[in-house]
Amino acid sequence: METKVRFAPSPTGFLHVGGLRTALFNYLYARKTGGKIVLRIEDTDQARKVENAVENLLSSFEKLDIHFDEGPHKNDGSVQHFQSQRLSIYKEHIQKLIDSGDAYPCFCDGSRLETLRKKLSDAKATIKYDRKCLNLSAEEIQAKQETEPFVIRMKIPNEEKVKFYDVVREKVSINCSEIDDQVLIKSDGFPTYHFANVVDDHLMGITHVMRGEEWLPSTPKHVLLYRFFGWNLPKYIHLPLLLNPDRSKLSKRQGDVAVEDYLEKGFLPETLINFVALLGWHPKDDREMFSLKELENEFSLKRIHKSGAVFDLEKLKWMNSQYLMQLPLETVVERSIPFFENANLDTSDKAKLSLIVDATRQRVQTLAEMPEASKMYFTVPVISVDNKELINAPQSRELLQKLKENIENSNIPDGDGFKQIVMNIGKEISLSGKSLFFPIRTAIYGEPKGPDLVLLFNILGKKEVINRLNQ
RNA sequence: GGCCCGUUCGUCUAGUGGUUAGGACCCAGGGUUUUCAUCUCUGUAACAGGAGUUCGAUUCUCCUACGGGCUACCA
Repeated sequence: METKVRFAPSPTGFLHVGGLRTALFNYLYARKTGGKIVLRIEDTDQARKVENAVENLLSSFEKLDIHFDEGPHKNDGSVQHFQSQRLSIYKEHIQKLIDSGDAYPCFCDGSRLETLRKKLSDAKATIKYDRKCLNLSAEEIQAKQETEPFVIRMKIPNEEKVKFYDVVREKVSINCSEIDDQVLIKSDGFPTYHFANVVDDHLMGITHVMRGEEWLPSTPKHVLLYRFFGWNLPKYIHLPLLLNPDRSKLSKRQGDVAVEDYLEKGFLPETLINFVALLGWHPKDDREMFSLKELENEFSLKRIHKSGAVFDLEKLKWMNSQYLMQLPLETVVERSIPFFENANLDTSDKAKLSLIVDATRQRVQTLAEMPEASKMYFTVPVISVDNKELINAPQSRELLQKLKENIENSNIPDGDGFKQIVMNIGKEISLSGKSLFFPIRTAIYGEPKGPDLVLLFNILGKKEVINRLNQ
């Protein structure tokens, strides 16, 4: 049977890196097995809806080059991928459960439930609904339904242990006595996650449910729903959580969580994919650098871990610096342009820009650091007091003066020629090493330490080098 | 509180009933380089604890501790 997986976010903002990891694993598994991946929007909470969330989500995936086979972006009209558009389907299905006695209406209001929870909590008991509305007569239900708001709850069997198999965690079981009569349909008529999720996964033919570990405790409810309907269970794969440095669930409080944030900070899409793939999964060997295509080949469910993984910014930076150096220069140039423009640096001279990016990419860890690290190629650098002392030393003044005259009077083709002149002058006035190179680099680059003189000359050109030697 | 899940260097992780427990990031030191960066080499650093099974457990079982998740008409 063809595998079919899904990524089912609720549209409450931007794509979260945890969401990216879940989406990526689903995507990789679909590609690996030649199956399909569906994007489904779980917008059943009217209160949490965020404008443009779906557009933002799709745009992030576009940038990361992750594509869904089915979803709201390519809808032929046969299936609706927004849960808010599937209300009639849920209505039809909840009726089946009511008819079979596996679900029942409940009229208890929020304050009663709150009091109940408080009472149970004080008694140190499992917090769950007391089934006050379970045994209402047909007449009572009829009458109440006309005047009072109500929800539909699922009726959890009394004495039973629900067992299921998780690909990562193997056997998991829980006693029904611990499970609450979950609300399936809210009083506004919308389904809860648990109900819509199960109905849709079945109707859409989902074979593998891969999601975050936070869903593990509610999986027995889902298993029970499948049984009530007489449907086959999908395979469950609960992914380990992504964690903050303090090992709590990755959250906004402790740093950036949105994929967009990382992109804006100058991390490359390739880095994000590669990095996140290695959180909770590991290949057979020690290899760490993987393109998306390579991951598609390499991925396997068997190598997913059980325990949570801390999102380590240091390693992310390292990996980004690797991609900065490994990716084709044109790609890095193209991706860096917005960052230069943002810093008001002129990007019109593409040949020069290319040289600059090439010289800078191995000195920075993110695209965002690039303008700062290369602004001296655009404008005459500001030289610090200490460095001024260095170039104003008599020895340095003589050196720089000679150098200027030499360049002005010769036809230097490129940086190699420039360096040759530097070496010759060095010989002439008996300067070498730091005392030769530091003043020159400081004069034209602003700092004694930095890129090779050949590179500097090639980027700046003869005219600008003379200009800077003058100052 | 209850339930569920987890636990190998600080972090990401490999691994096995017998290994000097391997790699990567970070950190430290060396080399390369005119310098910085890159690159490269070396080093520091881990099987949570206790029982049991076994000739032998980091590896299997149980218990404890610790950590996390869930405990909504949120997902």
